[in-house]
Amino acid sequence: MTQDHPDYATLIRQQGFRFTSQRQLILEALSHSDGHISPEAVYACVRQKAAAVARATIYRNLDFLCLMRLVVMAQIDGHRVYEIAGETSHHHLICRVCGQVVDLPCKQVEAFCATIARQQHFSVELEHLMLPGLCPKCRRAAAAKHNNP
Amino acid sequence: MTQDHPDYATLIRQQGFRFTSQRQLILEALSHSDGHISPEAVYACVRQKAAAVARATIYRNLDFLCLMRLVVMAQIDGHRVYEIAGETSHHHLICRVCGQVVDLPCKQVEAFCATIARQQHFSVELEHLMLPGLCPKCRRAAAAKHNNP
DNA sequence: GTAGCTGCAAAATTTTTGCAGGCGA
DNA sequence: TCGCCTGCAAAAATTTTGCAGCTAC
Repeated sequence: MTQDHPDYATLIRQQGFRFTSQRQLILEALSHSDGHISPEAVYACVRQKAAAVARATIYRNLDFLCLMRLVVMAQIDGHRVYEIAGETSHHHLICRVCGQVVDLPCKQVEAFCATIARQQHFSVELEHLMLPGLCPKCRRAAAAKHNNP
Repeated sequence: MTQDHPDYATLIRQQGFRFTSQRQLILEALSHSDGHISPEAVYACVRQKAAAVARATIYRNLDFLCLMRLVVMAQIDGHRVYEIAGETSHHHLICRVCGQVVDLPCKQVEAFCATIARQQHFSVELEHLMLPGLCPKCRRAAAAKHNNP
């Protein structure tokens, strides 16, 4: 692939906003991290390339990019994490032991939401669901420990 | 009903911990609030009856009560909320417009988790899921507005 | 009596805001 | 040039921690 992401500059400018170097660096940080990244980690990453960028700029632009729908936010254990939008799946399972993140196909979540729409007449709006639990590996480990304490 | 909650004092003492007046007040605050209540709101509520209680005590005991499984925590919009455990449903839908909270039956969530266990071999551990969206009323309002802008 | 618990205060963490100046289009 | 955007610094909001003393059992 010659281009693994949309033309962010154009997308932002079309909305009447500016494509600044800070926004570019933040988008790069998000693109290069695989998965979920905290505001602080984005800050650290951006600072490696531009030491003068302020923390406030990171926060303001993560909000901005969410509004632009270029980025999505989720919560892990009460902390915000961000991710480039439009990738494979917006939903994930996260192992509470090893921290591994597994994709949860949209289809499955949509089916669940459809059930809720039918039964509760409530239209769930999920852009980034994260469900905690045990991955297969840690689940086996926990079971083994339980059998041989 | 003569008693609308378990005997918390005994439950706590059986585990080898102490049932202090502060813990009682916190449990009362949680019992009397219908639904989800923030640490700050618990603090305000407790202070009405005992002005000397420290904020740190609230936080420490909300953690403690969660460990005891007498209380469950959830996140609304990045903020912690607490609720007495063992009530009807641990899962809720929350309208992002009017804030209304609707029960989401455990059965439905369990079915969803069962699907995930089957397909991803990942055991989801959810004690308090909160899904944002639109309640039927706000959904209709939004639709009407869309048709007559 | 003793260990768990509390109040107080200070620190830590995370995020927001005001303002003067800079820079993209 | 215009006004969106940024850096800086300070404030705000929320939660955690250290420690001396208190109290439930």
